[in-house]
Amino acid sequence: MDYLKELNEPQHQAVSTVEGPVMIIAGAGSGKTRVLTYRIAYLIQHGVDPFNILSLTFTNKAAKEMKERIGKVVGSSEARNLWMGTFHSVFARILRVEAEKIGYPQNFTIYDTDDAKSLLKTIINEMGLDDKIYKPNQVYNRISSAKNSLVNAQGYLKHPEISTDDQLAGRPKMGQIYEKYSMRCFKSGAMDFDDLLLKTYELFKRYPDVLYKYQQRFRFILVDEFQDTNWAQYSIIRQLAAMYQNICVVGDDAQSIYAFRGANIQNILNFEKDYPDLRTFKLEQNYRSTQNIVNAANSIIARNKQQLPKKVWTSNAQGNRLKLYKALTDNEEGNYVAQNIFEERMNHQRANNEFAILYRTNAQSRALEEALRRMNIPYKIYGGVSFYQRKEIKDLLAYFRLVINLNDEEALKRIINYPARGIGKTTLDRLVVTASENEISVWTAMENLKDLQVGLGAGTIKKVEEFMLMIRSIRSQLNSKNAYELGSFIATHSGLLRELYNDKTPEGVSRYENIQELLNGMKEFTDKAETPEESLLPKFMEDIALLTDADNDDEDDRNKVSLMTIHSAKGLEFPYVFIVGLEENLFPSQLSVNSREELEEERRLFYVALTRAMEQVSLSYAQTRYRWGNLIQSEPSRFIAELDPEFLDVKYSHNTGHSGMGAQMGGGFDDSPRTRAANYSIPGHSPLKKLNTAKTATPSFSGDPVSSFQPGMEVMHARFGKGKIIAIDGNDMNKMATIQFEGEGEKKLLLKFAKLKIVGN
DNA sequence: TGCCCGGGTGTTTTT
DNA sequence: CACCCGGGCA
Repeated sequence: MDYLKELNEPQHQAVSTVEGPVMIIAGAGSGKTRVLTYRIAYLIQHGVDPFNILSLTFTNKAAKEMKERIGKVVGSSEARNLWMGTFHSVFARILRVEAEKIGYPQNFTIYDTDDAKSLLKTIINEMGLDDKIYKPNQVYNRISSAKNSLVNAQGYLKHPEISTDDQLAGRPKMGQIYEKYSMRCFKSGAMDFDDLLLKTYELFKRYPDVLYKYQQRFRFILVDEFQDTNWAQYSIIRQLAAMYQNICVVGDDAQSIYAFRGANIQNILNFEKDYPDLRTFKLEQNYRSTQNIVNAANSIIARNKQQLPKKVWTSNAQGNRLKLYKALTDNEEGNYVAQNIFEERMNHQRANNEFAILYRTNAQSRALEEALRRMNIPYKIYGGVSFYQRKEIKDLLAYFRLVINLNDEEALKRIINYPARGIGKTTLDRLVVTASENEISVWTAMENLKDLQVGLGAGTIKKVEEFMLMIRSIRSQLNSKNAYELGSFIATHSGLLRELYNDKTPEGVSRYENIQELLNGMKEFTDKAETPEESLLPKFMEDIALLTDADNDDEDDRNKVSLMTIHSAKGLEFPYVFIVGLEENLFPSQLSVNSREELEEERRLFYVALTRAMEQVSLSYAQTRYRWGNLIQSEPSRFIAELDPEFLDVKYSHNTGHSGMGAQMGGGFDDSPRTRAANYSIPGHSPLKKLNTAKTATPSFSGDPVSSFQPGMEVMHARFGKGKIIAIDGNDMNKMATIQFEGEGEKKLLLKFAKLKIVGN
């Protein structure tokens, strides 16, 4: 019980108050993980069977780490029986056990976002709807948020407000699409991510005996990152906790950043109403960050209206001020960051993995990557296209999926003609339509080809049958071969491996290697299995269905700089944190600036970013940045102005030192009062202090921003040479300039493409 | 049926 | 800029 001594008073309370509903409001860096870990250990040491504890975390990785930590306190054999995982993975597990009650096969497929969108697209086309109006992306989001609010297709169709909304939005058929989509998933034996929640809720609602079973089982429930749960998740927790009321939720309303995914900050604010006996503990002492960081973060979050009162403080050292750097371009921002990491690493003996670069959108990673690569700094990007989303991996997995679940329509569509076996689009379309009309799966339709009069030629029918024969013959080995053996067999016998092997382009080679890597992973999986049953392919698929990149960690990634979105940085900490791209319309996002609520979410996101740092925060923004291929001008983020200047150290990029370039680069951008950040005058810090970094790398002939050109200016063009702008017409990004070139005559050029440099007025 | 080209389009954020 | 899709052609 020694560990209790390591806790401060509120932490101690939070750990040892184990009966009844408990809410722990855990400020950033306040030792939340430690409290959760010890609370579970405490439960076990007070005689609670680990078997009766359910702990829901945000990522599988968090679950795994916590399990290890608990194992160290109470012994790993005790810890083994704990149920820990994400909502999605825990409920998927329950659903597999109970699947037949709701008419699903035990081996149901989990459709990822791509599968779901592809199916929606098929349905929209089948219904003869315009996919410019019914964009699969938007339809998917609409259905997703319905499911997250526990509205199923029937409920959706009956709901008057929803139909009015859809009518007004010009998408009256939304409900019918939802209905068809649900039906198709059902016939395919497939659930999407949101179904894992919705169906669990419905299962418990419909079968009180099943609910009772799990209520008995999960007598103690803990929920981490409670601020990011949505209505469906919350409702399921409430169902499960209804009997014993031993529910402990841990969260921080200031760090709620998933409203876009249906997360409801109200869950936290309303928890008290649902559980009148609730005991609330607040963890307010921050052990992670310096005073400057904590106070700067506080000054930001104080601007939000919607929040629970709390005061996060620290007794750590004051630390350095936050650095703020104004870069000319996104590339230069990258150089600044890379250069800075390089220097800090040298001067203070720091390791690569002590640095993180955080951004708002994945697309921003490119400029940073290039800069890091130039300086030979090893880095790892989290998020983006995950390994399991790569085409070749999805292809092979589609074979696995189809073999396990013959009704899996999306898997079948993917591979029936890959590698090419003469079953083309027309044939496939006919099969899919026939299946849809008869409300059967595509595979079932293929099994009944002759009766259904699909109208295929004899040759085509033969090819379809050969394909079915191949799938069946693989399927017959499902229980005799382990995942690795069967996986290799499929890779070879499907022709997929050969197809990739024959492709000698660099991409082809890399695809081939990826397949090998997947197979290696499967080897590892089978080697690790304790029983033959555990080593089978379906088990492997269950394991990886809900994995994300964040859940893998390679040993060779151990000492690298981390690049990730702020969202994926949640729960992590780093000594040095760079927050880049602090520009209006990027962070905060353009889509959020018009509503107070969304803006507050962006602000919380900034708060999360700041509080990841232990020692040093470096903020930066660029005045011009490439976006959708265009060079655009940016204003500094309002969040910079919201930071109390006493915590800031400002640096400006300027290159008056580079003679000859002044006119087009340095001089072109003034520190005008228009830019909010420049409103600060910080005593003792010259805003023009020369940076020892980034030699403003190559401007890479990117040209000056479109908006800076005026008639009468002299400009330089890479091919036509020097010329004078006679006129500019058109607007925005489509501005066209008429230019009289010396020697080349008059030309009309689109400014966004011309890459002109201003050489004089 | 399959490949190549051109145009249109799109970005938050993720289980 | 990058990707996806559709249309045209071999």
